[in-house]
Formats: sequence, C-alpha cells, structure tokens
Amino acid sequence: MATKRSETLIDRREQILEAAMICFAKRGFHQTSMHDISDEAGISVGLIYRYFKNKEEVIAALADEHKKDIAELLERAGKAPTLLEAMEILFTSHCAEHSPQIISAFVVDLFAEASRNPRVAKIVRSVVKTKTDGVAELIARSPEGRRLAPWLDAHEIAEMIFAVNDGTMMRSVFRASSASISRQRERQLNVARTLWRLLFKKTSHANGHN
Amino acid sequence: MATKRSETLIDRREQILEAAMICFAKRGFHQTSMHDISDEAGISVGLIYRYFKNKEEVIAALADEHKKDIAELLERAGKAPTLLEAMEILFTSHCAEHSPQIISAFVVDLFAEASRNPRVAKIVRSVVKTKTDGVAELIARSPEGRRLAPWLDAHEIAEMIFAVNDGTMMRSVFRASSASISRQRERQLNVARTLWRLLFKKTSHANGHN
DNA sequence: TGACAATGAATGAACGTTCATTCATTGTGT
DNA sequence: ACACAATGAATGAACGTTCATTCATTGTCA
Repeated sequence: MATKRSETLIDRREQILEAAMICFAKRGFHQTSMHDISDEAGISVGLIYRYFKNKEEVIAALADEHKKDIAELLERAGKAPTLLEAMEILFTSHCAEHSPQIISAFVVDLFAEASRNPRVAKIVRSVVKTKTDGVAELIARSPEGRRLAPWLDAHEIAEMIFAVNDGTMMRSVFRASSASISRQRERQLNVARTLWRLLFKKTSHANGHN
Repeated sequence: MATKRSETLIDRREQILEAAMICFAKRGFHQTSMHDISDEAGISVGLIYRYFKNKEEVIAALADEHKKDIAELLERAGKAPTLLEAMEILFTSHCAEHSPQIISAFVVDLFAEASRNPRVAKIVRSVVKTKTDGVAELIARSPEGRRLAPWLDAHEIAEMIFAVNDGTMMRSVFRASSASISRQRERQLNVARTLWRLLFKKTSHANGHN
C-alpha cells in the first residue's frame, strides 16, 4: 500500500531526527557521528542514508523543524487574550517536547553553525525574522502595544524582547542541579516579566492586572 | 639571554592563540584541524604541541583570554563617570582587537562548547559571574542605581542587561554586507540604550506620568 | 517471486598526536 | 678569538584512530 509505505517513510524520518536531536544536544553537531545517531535510534548507519543524503541534510532538517516549531509557537501566542500572556507563552515554551536544556544546547549550536554554514544560516535568519515580525505584529495589534513608548517602534521592541529571550537561553546551557533549576527558571521569568511590564504598561507596577 | 628566550616563548603562545582564534571563528572548534591552526600561524603542526598539551588546551587558553578581556573591560567600565556611560562601554566593546563578528562567532561557539565540556563550562560560568557581579556592583554604587525600580534587585537588573547584550551578540553571527553592518549596529545600540534609560532614568512610575 | 526496507562490514579521507631529525643559537674551554 | 659541544626550537612525515559514506547482502512483506 502506498499509504503504509509513505507512513513508514515519515516515521523513520522522525525517528532519526529525534535521535539526532538528542545526540546533537549532548555532543554537538561535529562531535556526533552517524553511528551515534543510528545507535540512539536503534537502527543501522546505512539506513540513515536512505532518508537523508548526508549529515548536513540531517542538521538542516532539524533546523527546519525548529523553524516550524517557532511558527506554531507564534500562532499559539497570537491567540492569547493579552500581550503579556502572549509573552509568557513565548518565553516559557522551551520545555515543550524536550527538556529545556536539550533545546538550548541545540539552538546555541545552531547559531554557531549558522555563522559558517550558509545553508543553516539561511534557515536561522528566517527563524529570527519570523520571530521578530510576529511579535512586532502582535504588539502593533494589541491595545497595550499602541500605548507604547514612542521612542521605539514595534520592531525594535520585538528585538529587545527576543534579545532577552535568546540571551537567557544562552545561559541555560549550563547544567544546574535539578533542584535549583526551577528556582533559576523562576528568577529568569521574573526578569523577563519585569521587562514586559516596563515596556507595555504606561503606569506603574501598582496596577494589579497580572 | 634568559629574557630573549622567555620572550620568544610568550610570543609563540600568543601567535598560536591568535591564529587559533581566527580559525575557530571561521570554522568552529571541531571543524578546525591543528593543521589549519599551524598554517594560519605560519608554523609547523608539531610546534603547537610544544606550547599546548593538546587541542583542548588551546581552546581553554582562549577561553581564559576571553575571561581576562572581560575583567579588563569591567574595570574600564567601572571608571566611567555615569552608569549610562559604563553601559555604553560594555556594549560597544566587542570591536576591540578583532572584528565584532570574529568575537561573536567565537563566543557563541564557546557557550555551545560549555554545554558539554566541563573544563570550558567552568571558565564560561566564571565569566558570566564576573560580568553579572561587576555590573550589579556598578549599579549598586551609582547614584542612578539607587533610584532603581524596587521590584528588581541589582543582580536581576544586571542579568537583564547582559541577556540583551548576549542575545544581540548571538544575532550578529550572521555576516551582513559591510555597508549595512554599521547601520545594524546603530540600531542594536539604540535598542540597548532605550533599555538602560528605561531602567536607570528617573522612573515615570514614581510620578505616574511620562 | 518481486520490490523494497534494513543491515553492517568495508573504504578511504582526514584527523590529532608523536617523534626522529635538523640546525641556528648559546655556552665553554683553550 | 676560535673551535667545538650542547641546547632546544622547529620541522613534517608517519601512526593509529575515527569518521562519513557506500554497497553487497539479507530480511520481510504483498
């Protein structure tokens, strides 16, 4: 059956990408061998080459998945009733399918790779653009956004918000004890929340809307 | 002369590190071969091993240099007359010896490496701590800092400032045309400046209007 | 049986590292 | 001042290993 075959094809692809993500986060792109990936996936090395032309294609495919994840996330955030709730969704999303540290390590590696691999650079660039444009539109659309500080336009606000997100993520590549990890996360969230309040609320924190 | 010999020793070390920095920024740690480094330095491969035990020691030595650069930078910033000027120094420093893109690519790689190499992790962790503590102290010391928003302490403010710095740096790994690079930089600086003003200037919250 | 999924041994290039060797410089005895 | 011994910086071919990739072979269904 044609359906069954293509299903198998898609499943295998996903299986390989899942395994690759774990390996890449653990060891990095260029310290991960194809055998590492096949071992993690529980298949043979050769089979990877049935679904991906080479290692770079695996990396690019994962970058593409990251792009789709971000697009989905933005759509979810767009449905939030308030701008602050949208920000909350964007900031806390890292823990979606994998642990936050898996994602962080992968994304930092992705940016590093983007600085020298044109293929990856193109994808990451478009991720950054999607993120910035998406949040800029969110801001422009929302009532809170129109009350904004006049010396920054919506795009610049979006840039600042994502700079804080990315900068925070960059730091979370360090493994912390699982006990303090939630505490650390709470602290990071507190910092981010303050920024959003500073940006979006004209009057003070004394307004108990949140 | 004893001096001449030890001078040569130090120069060679620097020469190798300089070459390694260029290679690492261009190709990344694990895609750079020792032959790449020796070619860039204009010496033989074997000579590198007279000054460094192995490749990891080269990486660690560069991480240590980065640590020293940051410490120096903080000292310079500490001498600035106002808090805003100190921030300006911290933000615009990336272009010191190398081009900003060299440094950015190297630092992003350094964070990626820190997520799996304990040796590098220890150094990068201490860099982050030095940075955060330094700026927190700068804030606590300055008159502007004492007028701060009360819902964030100096350490959290410092975290926010460096999150924006690092997040901005992460984005600058993309090569842009040299024409637009200064424009982009101006824009990033504008975003950062607004954040500082938001944080340090007489807050509008106290008066209710702005 | 035919068509395709899956295997993993084989390949060869590239890598980090070593080390026997070279040779300009420095030290020493006359 | 000279000859000669000693040094150690510098070289680059060679080594063992690892890696991405290939492909002849085997397994599995309809």
